[in-house]
Amino acid sequence: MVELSALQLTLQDHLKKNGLKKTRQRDVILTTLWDADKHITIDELLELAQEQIPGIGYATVYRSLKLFVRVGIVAERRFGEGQTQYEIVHDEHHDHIICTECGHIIEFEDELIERRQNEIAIQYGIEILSHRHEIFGRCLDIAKCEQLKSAK
Amino acid sequence: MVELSALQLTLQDHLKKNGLKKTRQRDVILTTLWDADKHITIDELLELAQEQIPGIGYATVYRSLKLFVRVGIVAERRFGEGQTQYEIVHDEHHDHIICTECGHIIEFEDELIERRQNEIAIQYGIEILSHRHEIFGRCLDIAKCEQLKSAK
DNA sequence: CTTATTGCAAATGCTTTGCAAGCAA
DNA sequence: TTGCTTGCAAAGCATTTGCAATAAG
Repeated sequence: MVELSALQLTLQDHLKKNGLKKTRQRDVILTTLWDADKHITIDELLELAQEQIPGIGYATVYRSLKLFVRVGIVAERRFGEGQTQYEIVHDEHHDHIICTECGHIIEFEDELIERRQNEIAIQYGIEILSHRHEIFGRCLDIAKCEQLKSAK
Repeated sequence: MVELSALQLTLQDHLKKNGLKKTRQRDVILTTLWDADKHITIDELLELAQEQIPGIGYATVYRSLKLFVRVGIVAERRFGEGQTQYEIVHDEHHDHIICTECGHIIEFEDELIERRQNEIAIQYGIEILSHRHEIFGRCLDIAKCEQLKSAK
């Protein structure tokens, strides 16, 4: 698990190297996203950030997120419909198993799949930068699943 | 591999069951998408469909695709930026390798990964319903990549 | 001081929708 | 004939951008 301070350092390093500036807005947005600890939409993020900086607007949040994505500390996800979701990149190599009933998310990492991926990509003449692997299914333990579901 | 006629039957069945109508537009759009035999954007699809039906417009293409997705014969995908892409559902199990520079998309299917996925999911007490596996990278053949990129 | 950043509003891009005319059943 | 579909244009969202004011280095 990555520390918030490590992300802040990565960001500051990038800012310095590119003649960009450290601002309260960027700091609050990153910290807010960290605290959320899951994927979150622009609307949710803006609302939370406004608790710290009342005047902050959509444009700043969008621009900051694009910056964070470029720096590699935030990932952008477009699930089905609606707004794009953002989340802190905790670890490059974990993937997700999601129960579509209760929404339970399990993180997994498999070396065999990782290796195989690399082989396949090379075979097709591509060098891997990142990947996303999501498995959707249903909990076999129905009772526990229903319980988690109603807890929402 | 699914036959076009099988998709047409599935569609007609759905139309009949729901009191909907078989139209030239729907037929041309489905056939065009079949012929394209890959992911395609609305713009590309519209352009191709207009060769058959000059007056056809965006709204009809969008509406038809939504219908096909509901019926389950077409899949909707939102890769990085820009327009949603559509493709005929040939088979549940293929995945994608995407060049983030030129946007080139390669389909792959790997039995080893498929099997491993199943093992992992069972290990975590989940029964797989579907999955999504996307690998992002860069073409090793830079020249060809730049060419594809500028062709956009 | 200089220049990047912000906040606002306007603009853009993709997708959806309302409506009158057209077409399938 | 009935009412689903179409094509057009207008509307609706999500995201981006231009610009003057502001703040960081």
